[in-house]
Amino acid sequence: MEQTEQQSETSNSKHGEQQTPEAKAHHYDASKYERPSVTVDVVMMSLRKGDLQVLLVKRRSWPYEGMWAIPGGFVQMDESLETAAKRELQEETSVHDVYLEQLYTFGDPGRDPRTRVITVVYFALLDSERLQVRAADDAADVRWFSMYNLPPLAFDHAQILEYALARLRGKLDYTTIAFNLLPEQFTLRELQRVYEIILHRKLDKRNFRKKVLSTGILEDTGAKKMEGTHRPARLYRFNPAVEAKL
Amino acid sequence: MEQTEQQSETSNSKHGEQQTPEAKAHHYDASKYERPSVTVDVVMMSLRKGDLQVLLVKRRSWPYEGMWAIPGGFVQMDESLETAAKRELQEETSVHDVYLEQLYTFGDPGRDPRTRVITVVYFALLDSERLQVRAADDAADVRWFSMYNLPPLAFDHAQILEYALARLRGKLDYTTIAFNLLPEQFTLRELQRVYEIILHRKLDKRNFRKKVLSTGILEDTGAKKMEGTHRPARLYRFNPAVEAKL
DNA sequence: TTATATTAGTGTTACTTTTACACTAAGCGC
DNA sequence: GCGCTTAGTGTAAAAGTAACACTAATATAA
Repeated sequence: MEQTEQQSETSNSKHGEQQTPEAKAHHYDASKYERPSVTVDVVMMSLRKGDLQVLLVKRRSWPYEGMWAIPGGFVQMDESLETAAKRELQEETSVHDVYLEQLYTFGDPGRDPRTRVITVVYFALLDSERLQVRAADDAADVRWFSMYNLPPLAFDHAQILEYALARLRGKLDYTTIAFNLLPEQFTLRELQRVYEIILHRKLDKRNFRKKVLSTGILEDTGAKKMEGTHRPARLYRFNPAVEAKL
Repeated sequence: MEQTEQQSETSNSKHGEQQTPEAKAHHYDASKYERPSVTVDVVMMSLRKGDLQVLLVKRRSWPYEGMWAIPGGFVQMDESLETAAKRELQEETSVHDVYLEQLYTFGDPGRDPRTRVITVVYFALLDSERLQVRAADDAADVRWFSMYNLPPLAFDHAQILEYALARLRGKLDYTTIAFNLLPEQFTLRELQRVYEIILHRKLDKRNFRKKVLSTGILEDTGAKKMEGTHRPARLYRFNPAVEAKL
């Protein structure tokens, strides 16, 4: 693959030079190689109704017509991958300033029967409170699904969601990623529920509180949350200054 | 960005349909959007001379002429990203069956002044013993460098290597990734050195041995390694069947 | 106003894991 | 057989994790 090698940004150009973008582009087009399409998909996850849910869109055309898929779109020439992901996010949910992380890049030939598509997948965590704004929740073609009860998915999207969940779980206990699923103020019980829902198992209340509080990452707001007919709970807020620890 | 959205493999196609690859391709070409170039770069790391080193190639043309860069090349239309990475690997080192993992995808516009390039970066770990075959070690345009003493690097490659090292370190203690840097048989001291070199700090000999052996992941070969004028060391081999633990 | 229902909030003990630390064993060369 | 060098081993203190049950504060209904 001499041709491709010399064109590489990282090539040591043993066999030729392209001194300008034009020269490069020309050489490239003259070769037999087409360029793959590059898309960015965004796995948007949120906690809704005590469940970890993901936003999916329904496909209306071939291939996989009628099946559900992770929302995404082409990367434009002048935007970064992350910017493209944010754009997708806004198109679907009209939120901004959310947690966004690059997950993985999927690019097997044949994963899309139409053409070669390389998809850079991001995942976003949305706090359920701010999310309420968006009305499209129950639209026929955009819906939230439980990560634990997914419909049949288009392309390799089942694999992608599986991977997203694994990444989220893996990061739970050595990062502060979980806070992104909660509103600014929350009770310890609510935080514990986030962990329980994502890890899919019960945690010990006392041990959980002890551990979280010992990191110093939570700040008591002084306020209390009163709901239902029982003792009110302290409201805490995440203290980013202490991020380093947990 | 309605156009891109409907073209997306994941689109819900609110505003139009493309029923075939051809229709899609046509629509796409008719749009104002070009496709970015997609390359795969491979960070090849190995332990050489008691140091963690990386293979770099010297650029002979604009941009970054004369600077060192991570080897890479274009992805071909019919090969997977991983296949492209393996191809790069073989071109530079003529080894195969090495540890290879996708690291991250870099795609900021402007990272390559020639054109929009999206680079999927892999990293490979090479066992120094098998590596000796390759002669090109001291060639003027392909060389090994210490990860702790890098030359000025082209593009955003300094950032990429920093990220690769962070990933390698992060995975050291909950995976068996380190074994990929050693030959099939090795002594506990050699394994400990791998950890020390990558973590860049001394480890306690007794605690290290205790921990590694307690996982059951090592198999005593019965053989011993005799070198120098001192007691010979037991040779172990990695037992993949027990992989699950460490 | 008192009883009841419901979730918030709190400590101690056993167990496991991690850390710190120093001497004997086996080979080689002289 | 002495000296040099690296291999190989155990124990105790400390830290972290896991298991477990009762009192506190509110709302509602009797």
